[in-house]
Amino acid sequence: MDKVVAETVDRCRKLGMRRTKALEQLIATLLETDRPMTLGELADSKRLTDQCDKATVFRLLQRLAEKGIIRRLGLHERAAYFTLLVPGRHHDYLICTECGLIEAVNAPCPVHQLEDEIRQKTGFQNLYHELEFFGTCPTCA
Amino acid sequence: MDKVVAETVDRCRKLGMRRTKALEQLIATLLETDRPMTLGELADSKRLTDQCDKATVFRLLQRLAEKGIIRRLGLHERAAYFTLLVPGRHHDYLICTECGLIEAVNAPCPVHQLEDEIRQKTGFQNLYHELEFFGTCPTCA
DNA sequence: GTAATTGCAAATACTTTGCCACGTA
DNA sequence: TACGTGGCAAAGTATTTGCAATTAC
Repeated sequence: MDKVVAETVDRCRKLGMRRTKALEQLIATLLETDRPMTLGELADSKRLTDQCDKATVFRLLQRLAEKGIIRRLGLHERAAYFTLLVPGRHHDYLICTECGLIEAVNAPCPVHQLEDEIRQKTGFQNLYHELEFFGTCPTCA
Repeated sequence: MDKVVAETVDRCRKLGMRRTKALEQLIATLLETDRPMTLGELADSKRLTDQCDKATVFRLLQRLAEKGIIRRLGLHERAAYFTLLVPGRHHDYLICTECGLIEAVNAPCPVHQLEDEIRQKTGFQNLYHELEFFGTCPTCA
């Protein structure tokens, strides 16, 4: 665990970042929580709340995302996305991380079996999924 | 196309909503655009911009989401989520739509093959994906 | 010493609500 | 008529930035 933190901080160092207390605590927190976290959660977490300002956490997250150490989940920076549910229709999406282009993927979705397994193993009900592919589109590349 | 709009509006009617111009135009817009859209995009779209206020679109989206006619994408209502990328590790997530619980899915991810196909067919580069399962956890059910 | 990083406070951006008028059933 | 719906404007919440002070290297 601590080893992974050290390795990750080393990667940051090689990418030109400085070794600060806030950076180490941020990475340790993300690693030990082991699920996606929000800026607010991180800034208020025990390792960071007295360590630094929320703006610092924000800028750390920003730099780490640029350098590919962390990933910001979801389709867009700010706004919420809505999609129409048409019975018998299901779309996965392909999104360009440069220009924001969003298009539907024309292929059978390969996760239904896993979805069934999860339903059985976890007891979750009303299960559905979202699947998005991200990358650089030919135009932007 | 128009048929699907009509069917969808009928579903809304059966769920207690009234047939308004704004509702029809909103559904028509979502259907013809055929990708997730934001509140802002919808309110500014040609079918809606002169038709109604942004607050109206907001409330329509809210009602439609409650009734299961549309879906709001992503993990949370407002905040952005960040996750640490550890080389050689990949997580899909299972999220409870009631209490917000997020846990990692312990299963081989079944979409790598499709990801390869997309890479080849579309020419997208630096491809990666996000896969989330949503449902009601046993505790909330 | 120099450039990256930080804290604080102010500014944005997108969302959400209150309240009263209006339209559909 | 009655209750869902709509417009306008104000409030709320999470994010983002400016700038001077600080810190890592």
